[in-house]
Amino acid sequence: MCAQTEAAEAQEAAGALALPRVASTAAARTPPRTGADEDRGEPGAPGAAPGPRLPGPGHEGRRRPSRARAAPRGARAAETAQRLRRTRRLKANGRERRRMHRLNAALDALRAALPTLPEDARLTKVQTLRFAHNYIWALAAALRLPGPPRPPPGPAGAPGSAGHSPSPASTGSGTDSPAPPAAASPARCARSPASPAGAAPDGWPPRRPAVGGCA
DNA sequence: TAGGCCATCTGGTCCT
DNA sequence: AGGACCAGATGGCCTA
Repeated sequence: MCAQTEAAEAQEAAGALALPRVASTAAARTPPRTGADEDRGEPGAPGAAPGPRLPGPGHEGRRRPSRARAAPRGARAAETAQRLRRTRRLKANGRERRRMHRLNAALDALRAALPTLPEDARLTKVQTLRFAHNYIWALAAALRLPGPPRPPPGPAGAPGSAGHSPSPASTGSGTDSPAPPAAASPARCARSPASPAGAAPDGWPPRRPAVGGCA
């Protein structure tokens, strides 16, 4: 309503930087929007723009410069500034997109580390975060638990434990699932990942899951 | 059809 | 100045 009107209206003509739509998990089902970065209007060379021609420094002879049509320098400057803003915006859009993709990749890695009962169940973003929170809490509680049946904190025993490094550097290529954890005892909690042990209606903070029964 | 989820765009702010 | 981060807005897809 607000920002888009202005930006969309005036600036759409000057699109550039055709950013390749990155194939993300869900990007497939999101068709290319006819949004701002989709219009390829500007051919790059400002001078070659097929748009409205500015009255050049023509061969008008001695004709009196028509005051009405003469493109004021200010207009040109404004146009240039607008184009600059536009390209900056597009670049920022690309960065933002990449940033969100990285975020989603990290979220996917987190999903892979969480046990879910229907093996292929896909948690939503917020579910993933909440469940991870509960899962970590449950694992920590299990470690504190006295008694023999404590699961060994082996390399693959607990998610995130030495088995694989979080390695934030592994963003681009996305060496996906870093060896999902063997279902440790708290994995039972995965029964209802979607309903993390009593999350508040608002969802945060979730109540502490009961250690043994995890809800 | 309403509601949930998601990707993307956008402008603002902070940091380097 | 430019990049990262953030939050709001918007629109598409999917499911009950």
